[in-house]
Amino acid sequence: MKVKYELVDECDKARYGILHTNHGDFETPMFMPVGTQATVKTLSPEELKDMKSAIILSNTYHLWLRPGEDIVNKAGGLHKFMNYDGPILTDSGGFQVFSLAKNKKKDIVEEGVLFKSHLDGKKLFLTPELSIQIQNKLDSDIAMSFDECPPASASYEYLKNSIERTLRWAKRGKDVHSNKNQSLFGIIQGGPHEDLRKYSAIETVKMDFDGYSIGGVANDGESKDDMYKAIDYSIPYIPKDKPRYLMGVGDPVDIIEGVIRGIDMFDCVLPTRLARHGNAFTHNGKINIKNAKYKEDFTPIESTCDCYTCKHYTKAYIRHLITSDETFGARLLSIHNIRFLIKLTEELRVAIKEKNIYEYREKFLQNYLGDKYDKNIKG
RNA sequence: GCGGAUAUGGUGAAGGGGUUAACACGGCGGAUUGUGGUUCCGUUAUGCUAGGGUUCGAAUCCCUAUAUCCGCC
Repeated sequence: MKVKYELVDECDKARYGILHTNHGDFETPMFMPVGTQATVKTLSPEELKDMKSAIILSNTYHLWLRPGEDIVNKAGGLHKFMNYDGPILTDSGGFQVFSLAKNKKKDIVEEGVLFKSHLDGKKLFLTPELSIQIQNKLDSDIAMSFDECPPASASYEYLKNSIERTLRWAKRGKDVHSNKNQSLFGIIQGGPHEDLRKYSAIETVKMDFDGYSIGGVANDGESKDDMYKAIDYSIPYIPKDKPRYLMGVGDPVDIIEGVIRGIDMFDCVLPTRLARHGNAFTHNGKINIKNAKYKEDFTPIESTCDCYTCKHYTKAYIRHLITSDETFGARLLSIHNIRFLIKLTEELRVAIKEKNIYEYREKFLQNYLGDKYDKNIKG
């Protein structure tokens, strides 16, 4: 069965809906924690469930190299392999071509991309067909098209050629996609340019994917303004009965801005990466638990938070774990940070249903940004 | 008691007369958006045990004191 999006309620452009999948239904907007190597770093599937995480993202490129898609397939697919029975989305590897080969030699040609393995330097050639075939074998619920993810610095001319190629790649991938239980999402590119996003969106939608994502907004150095433009210029051309996924976004402010603009799904490494580096989201902004001021702070990160970490542990203790390089510290912060974003989407859903999303945003941003809050931010 | 060695930041230390005292760890702060991340970036000794001297110039040379260490009575 392919995923099916059910639109339940709207508040201006923001949508509240349900996505039906083979591994359960979940409400949108939703945040997807990232489990690149078939694990959300430091967390067990049970813990993810406890924090109401409904769908996770894993990665084609990494699983292709290790352990290999055939091993995962023999294990009975990704769900069985990693003991996770909720929905899983796999990224196509398109982003890795960009991020792993950043500043390194890579050849993007019509056929695919030639680049080097981050494990042993071996030459690799990834094509749209191969990406889809790997994802078919991984047996994720949602596969992503293999796209080119150009850097923020890409010129208009470059982007124009790039989105044409990405469209051809999308078609090639779709043509070989054979897993009937797996959905396939198309990816809209085009940088911050209205005409390119419009063109990319219209042409991608023509191919009739099961869902659509907006890519190229969280690579390196894109401004928030460009991100919001990319969304605004793409959304009008995506059919309302299909899920919309903003790739790579997980800053709380961006999630709110994305939801207000009509996004249903987000994924980001931020909550887990920040955790490993000692940072925690709070309603008053991001904090660095390593700061000396928390040395004797025997209160939870947020007393109002319902996560396992905040119910049982103090900032002083977590600070001790992080400064001592104990992985339990990264675990506790990962639990809190992911729960923070999941809860944020829960609250956004309520705000959509209660038709007060703009009030919610204003209140959230005032607390979160504090002095930096700009009353001129517009939706 | 005699002889010798060594004294540089929170720590380990480089520098053996010439502009703002290397580097590492630690400390303090920051970054992080489809995870090559126990990562990356800033900052951290107005001073080289103390006092005196030589010199245009001393952490660097000389003297004295003090401390520590190693030998020998």
